[in-house]
Amino acid sequence: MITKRTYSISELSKEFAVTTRTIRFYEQQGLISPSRNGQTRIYSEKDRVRLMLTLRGKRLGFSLAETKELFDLYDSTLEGDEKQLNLILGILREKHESLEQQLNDIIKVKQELENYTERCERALDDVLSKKQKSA
Amino acid sequence: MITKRTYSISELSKEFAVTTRTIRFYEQQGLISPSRNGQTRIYSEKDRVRLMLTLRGKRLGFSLAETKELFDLYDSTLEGDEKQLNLILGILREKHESLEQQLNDIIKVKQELENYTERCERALDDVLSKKQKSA
DNA sequence: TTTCACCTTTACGTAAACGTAAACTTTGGA
DNA sequence: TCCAAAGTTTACGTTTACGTAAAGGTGAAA
Repeated sequence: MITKRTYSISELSKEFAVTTRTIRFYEQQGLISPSRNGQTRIYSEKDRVRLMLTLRGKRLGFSLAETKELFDLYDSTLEGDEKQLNLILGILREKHESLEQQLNDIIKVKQELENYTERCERALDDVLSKKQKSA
Repeated sequence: MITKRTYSISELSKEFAVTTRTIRFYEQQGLISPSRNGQTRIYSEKDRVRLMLTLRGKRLGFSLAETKELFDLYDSTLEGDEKQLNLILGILREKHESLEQQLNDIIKVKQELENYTERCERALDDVLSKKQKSA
């Protein structure tokens, strides 16, 4: 039998550059469920992936509750009846739409930042050419 | 002389689907600076745009302080000296990079949602075919 | 054996972004 | 003239996502 790789809390905290407090907090909120060796938490690869997904979600503005909902729904998929599955599909559609919205937002903000960058560069050129003259 | 279009607080709150409390809060945080008619706030087109940008920033996870920093920097661009301008350009590069990161995150999460959606659809097919049999 | 480094729980503190309520003015209609 | 709608200020309350002690257990190295 293959013994699967596990992780300590400090390993994960280093890998993802978060505090151990954060990781324990995510557990408390039901996002991760490490097993134990005595008191000490042992993180599986699944735990690690969930931590990664949680952090990725955070970067996109997902609340922890939102991410947890997705995890819970995912886990319940195979047991769900028709009604439940359609409900999940609806939620997934909503998330997908809001991601599209975000994509559009990003494109617009990138454009604005680029305009702004050009404006700065022009202003900088101005300053530099004046400096040149006064030399 | 052309009299420019102005807006009341309730007009803006309806247009962007936020409460008046939110708009006043943004003013308190220095993001918007409406003029006044007596006590009453009068919003210009510039105020309206800033509100829009603030909300767009929010959807991307920008904090109000972050957005305000960008506004302030933008306003100071034309007065800035070489050092200041290079500093601004640095900040803009950082924002740009984090937007790239977000773009990658969105692509990955979209992919995951799509996988998940397929999983749900397969589960739903299963349920429906069983239902068919039992009929 | 004691000193680390690393782990634990419990619990109060905090910043951000508003919500909500109270108490008051102003203004256009019925 | 009086009410309702929309505006205002002040201020305490709330949620989220952790930070930050405090106080203690555990195992390996010096």
